Amino acid sequence: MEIEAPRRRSDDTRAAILRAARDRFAAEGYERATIRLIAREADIDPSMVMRYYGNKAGLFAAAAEFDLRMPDVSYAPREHVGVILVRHFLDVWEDDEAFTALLRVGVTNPAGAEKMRGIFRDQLRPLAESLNPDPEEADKRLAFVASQMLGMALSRYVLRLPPAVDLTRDEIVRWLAPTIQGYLTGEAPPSPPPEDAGDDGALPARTE
Amino acid sequence: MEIEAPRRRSDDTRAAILRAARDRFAAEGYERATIRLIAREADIDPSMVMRYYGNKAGLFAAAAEFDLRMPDVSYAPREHVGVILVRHFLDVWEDDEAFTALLRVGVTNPAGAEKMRGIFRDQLRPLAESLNPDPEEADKRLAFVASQMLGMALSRYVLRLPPAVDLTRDEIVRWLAPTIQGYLTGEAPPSPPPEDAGDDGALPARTE
DNA sequence: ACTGTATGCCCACACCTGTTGACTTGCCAA
DNA sequence: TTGGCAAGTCAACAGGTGTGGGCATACAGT
Repeated sequence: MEIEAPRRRSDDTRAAILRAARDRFAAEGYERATIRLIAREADIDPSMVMRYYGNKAGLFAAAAEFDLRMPDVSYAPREHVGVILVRHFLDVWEDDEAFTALLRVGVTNPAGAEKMRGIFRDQLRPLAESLNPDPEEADKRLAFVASQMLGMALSRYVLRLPPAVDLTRDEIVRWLAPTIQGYLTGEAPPSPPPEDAGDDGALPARTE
Repeated sequence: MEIEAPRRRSDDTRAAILRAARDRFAAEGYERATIRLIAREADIDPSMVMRYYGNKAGLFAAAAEFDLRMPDVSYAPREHVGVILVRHFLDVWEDDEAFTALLRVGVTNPAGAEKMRGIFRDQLRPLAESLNPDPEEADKRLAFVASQMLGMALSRYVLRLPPAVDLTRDEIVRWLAPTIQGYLTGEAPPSPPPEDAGDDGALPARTE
């Protein structure tokens, strides 16, 4: 299924640009990763970026092309999907900084956020639907899964909260897998007690 | 404990700047929220921002001053802390866009990330330590709590993943409270099966 | 009423941004 | 050897950025 690409003489340059772009987008976010900076890191002229990728948005689109390679969990024991998925996501994050880049950019840039929603829609949703017949409920459950996994990625790889950085891979799997498993296949939790019981009702206020 | 502040004639301007700054930082992130834009929204001259807040970093520091007003859970039934905390965080997020601003900025700006770590350290950690005698374990458990709450904030208020946006407040409490409760007070989960069992071991790769 | 000071606005500086066009170089086919 | 074309370089553009200095104004204390 490989497309016979006409090997161009500029392929090295293109690849260098893409590598530098991923690196800078991941480290700096969209706005601060300037074309000049990326070009300098790739050791080429800034105008080359324009020639090969049109404009900055095009460069980002190319750099953030990203496949989660979600495993097919429909053949795995249903009670193992939590462990499988958490491990898989850890692999993805640590193997490829494109995801960190995407996360960073998605937070500040509308195009990045849209790309993120696209990944959710096209790569994550099918998996959830393979586990749950009702598509609406699958979506809901998947939202919680995404929140937990994205939150760990955010804490650990972007914000670098010290205790999240210090966690070992095994600790993360141990604690997160049951959560993910519950979100995907557990029964819906019961309604909590009504709002006014227990909580002190205090609204947060600014320090001044 | 109120400091007797000498009421200045410029207080209205200062407040307007701060309000606009929070608004823009929350909506655009650090780099795209330019001083000129903020000033225009506050309907004042950009140089006023400099006069009252020194520079852009100072403005952000003032705009992101933020008190989570964590409730004192040591008097609440131990098994209710999950519900209490999830509700409290929902209140905080929806009451005050400063947190969204902080989250957005923390992702791209080093100073923002540092501020976020400071909040974790100074406002969250004491709560965790009041629930767990071992400070190291408290930190670890808190890391998971933070990852789940931050991830929900990210999905819902920043990335706006559709299914996360559509969740009702009650649904969020129902699903997240048991997770948080488990992270804080549950027993440590057992070790998962070793790495090579079950997982297909496939590494993600880029589409090309 | 007078004056000092806080407040606010205008304008400019120096720098950096994405982007473009014209130019030079070097490879490959005829 | 010649011609054509891709690859790469250089300089410049128009616009936007954070920031600072200078000047008018309006209020407060005498």
